[in-house]
Amino acid sequence: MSAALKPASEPSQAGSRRLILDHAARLFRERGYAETSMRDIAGVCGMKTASLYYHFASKEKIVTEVLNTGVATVSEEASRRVDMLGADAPAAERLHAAISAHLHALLELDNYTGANIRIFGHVSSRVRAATMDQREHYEQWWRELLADAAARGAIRPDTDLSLLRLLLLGAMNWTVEWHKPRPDNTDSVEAIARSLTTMVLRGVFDDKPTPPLRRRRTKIGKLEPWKQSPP
Amino acid sequence: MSAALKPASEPSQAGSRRLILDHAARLFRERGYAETSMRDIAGVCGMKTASLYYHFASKEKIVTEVLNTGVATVSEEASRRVDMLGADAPAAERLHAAISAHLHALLELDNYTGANIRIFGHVSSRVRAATMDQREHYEQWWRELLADAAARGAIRPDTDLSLLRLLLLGAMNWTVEWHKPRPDNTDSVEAIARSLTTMVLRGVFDDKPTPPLRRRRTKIGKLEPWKQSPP
DNA sequence: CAACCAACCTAGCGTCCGTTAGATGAGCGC
DNA sequence: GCGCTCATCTAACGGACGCTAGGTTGGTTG
Repeated sequence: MSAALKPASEPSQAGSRRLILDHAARLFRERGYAETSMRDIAGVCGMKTASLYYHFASKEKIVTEVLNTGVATVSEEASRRVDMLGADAPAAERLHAAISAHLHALLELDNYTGANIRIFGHVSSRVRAATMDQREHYEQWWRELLADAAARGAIRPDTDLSLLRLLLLGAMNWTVEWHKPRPDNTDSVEAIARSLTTMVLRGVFDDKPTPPLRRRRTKIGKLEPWKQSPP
Repeated sequence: MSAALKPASEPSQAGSRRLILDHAARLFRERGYAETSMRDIAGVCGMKTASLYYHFASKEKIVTEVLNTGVATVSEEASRRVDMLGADAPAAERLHAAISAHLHALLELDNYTGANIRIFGHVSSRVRAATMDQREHYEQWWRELLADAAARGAIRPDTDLSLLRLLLLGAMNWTVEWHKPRPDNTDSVEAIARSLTTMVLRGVFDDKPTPPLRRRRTKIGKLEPWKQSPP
């Protein structure tokens, strides 16, 4: 459950319809929705613009399917990974599986989830409504995951679970803005998942700071795998 | 340092130039860059499209100034708030001030910072380059804030500071996607800041879970001030 | 081998975009 | 009253956009 299973960039298999969706998802994720024209999509698919309309009635139909596939992907991956642990696994492990799966789908599995996260706020309200149900379903899954962890006493009782969910998903979703896959195949995403899980569960505060004299050293991240550009 | 200082929605003062920027920032934040036309901006400013070109040479000039103002706002607000504490304030308090200031600028102060966060990834690389310096400067400020906290021993030495910075800023920046200001004037943003600071510093994990019989209750968020829509 | 159909093409329509040229008028120093 | 500048206007240009009508293929089938 670590390295990318698919190249995460090139189309997956036969069928023009699938080819179009794969390329559209990639372009939407890389450039945005309005910044990707039907001519662009047709271009990278090796066909003329009009041919797209044999497979899809409109640009909105394409983006709707891309968005829905995106939620479906991350949703299935997450529940698959968590269910794999069995229902009586420690809450901390279940949370880590969920975080790892979400990041894996977002950054490695394919371009659909990343496209969803990046362009959802930039499509028409019509399209947004058409994919809201799936999104709401996935969010509900997270609500229950955290509620379950809290019910088991694994989360401090003064924690606002709604806020925890929103901030945690925010930290994860924002990775699409700065994460660049490494040239080599080293797995950076699982490292992010581990770090985030630890930070969320245990925090970063040091209660017993600075033993006298020989001051402790903060680990220096040698050659960060994630290339940051924005704040 | 809590409630919104300005209405955060309507133009601030005289001057057509400023009027245009204020409205443009609002529209960019609400709808996105490509989804906001020069005709739209002119419309809400009560003028004709061509009049915008008396004040700005192009749409890109407008968005560049909006983006730069956005970083300047959050950057000044953050360092102001942290400097106010004095250099020898506890690292935890400095971190809270930084988080609170960032969220305040993003969600309450005006529309410039929010516009920056929402559309930065959707403008041309030319525009992005023109505001990169400021962004890099602000990010450097955060690097130093965290490095300083680590040097004082307030952050556990096995913490990857780069990752902490990216995930923390991610959790904050993503709030623009779900936070809706409350109808009443109650301050929800400072509550978010407090929660996030606590979560990051102490984590949410409960080491001493579930005392036998009388199980503890997880605080139920009554009428959440933040209205969530996306995952 | 003729009919058919899926999959693609050429060509272009109407619309909206950012942008520009040039006119208009209000306010002001002289 | 004259000339000048500022701020805005009317009108329109060229190009990119989403989309469509209708033609051309090449493979399958009766």
